Amino acid sequence: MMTIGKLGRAAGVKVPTIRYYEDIGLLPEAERSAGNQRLYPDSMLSRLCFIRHARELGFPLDAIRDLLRLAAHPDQPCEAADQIAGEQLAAVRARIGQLKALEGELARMVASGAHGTVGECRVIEVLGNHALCARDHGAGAGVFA
Amino acid sequence: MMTIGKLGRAAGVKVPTIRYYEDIGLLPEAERSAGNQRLYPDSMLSRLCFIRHARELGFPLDAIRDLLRLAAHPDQPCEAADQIAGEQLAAVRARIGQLKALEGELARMVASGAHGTVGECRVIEVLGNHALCARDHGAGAGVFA
DNA sequence: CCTAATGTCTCTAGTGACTGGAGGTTCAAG
DNA sequence: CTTGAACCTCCAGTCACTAGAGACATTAGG
Repeated sequence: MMTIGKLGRAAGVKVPTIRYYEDIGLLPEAERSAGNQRLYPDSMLSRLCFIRHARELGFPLDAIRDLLRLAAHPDQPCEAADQIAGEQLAAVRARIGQLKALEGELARMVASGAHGTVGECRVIEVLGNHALCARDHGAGAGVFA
Repeated sequence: MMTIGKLGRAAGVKVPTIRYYEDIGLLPEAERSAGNQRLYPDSMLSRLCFIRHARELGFPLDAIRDLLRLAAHPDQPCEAADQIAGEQLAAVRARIGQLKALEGELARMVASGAHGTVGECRVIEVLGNHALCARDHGAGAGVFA
């Protein structure tokens, strides 16, 4: 049996975060010592590590909740786990795509190098450029020729 | 002068978001009609578009606040704007790097394909793998050989 | 056995950037 | 004049924590 601090250090998770996980039901309510301090069995370390890894991979807590439920039933088919991971992979790939587009735009902004004044500043200019304000007010607003 | 709904549609920003921007001081307090409804001059559209573009590029609102202040003084040197954009670019690149690592790990998890049961499921297995729980409890916990 | 330092407890509130709803008022069209 | 959309304020919720206040518990050293 270990205290919350030891558990946190072992798993690489901060103490308030563990209490938060208990609050939201991701970890079961811990046993308590005579002095009302939480005490965890070693098995909690695995569970918490599982959660940490999943968080590092960007899984939202709701998905982790599902994964934990699945992990508790090793005899059942694992399609659901595959699906969750697949969705996460798709989300990550989509985000990478978006960020690469942004990177390109930012790089162009910055690349123009040192200009004198804000008036000539490409950063400000690009951000203020109405032509980029594309999506919806091209139709009637008269901004587009 | 336009109402908040028109402004929102023109800029591609939802109405409550505009009110939120006013709350936090990113937009000035709007004039009001006789019936207490917000009225905006056309210049507000540029400002809001500026904000939207910057948000799409991932700038945090605080950075946008700074950029707006800068944009208001076209005669001053624009080093500050360049620096903000440079920081944002660095942040985006760092995030892309992280996400690519995650993508690799997720892809490997998912790639193993259809297994029968959760017991053999690579997704669950990888997440529960103590060896990945590397950072801090390799020292004394005995998990590492 | 006492003390000091550290660890833990609960509770509340804050973060960022919105989003949504309730319950009420105002406006424009027919 | 009535209907329905758009607007108003205020409050609460989202996600995943993080920080702080003020009090109790535990542990190591003297």
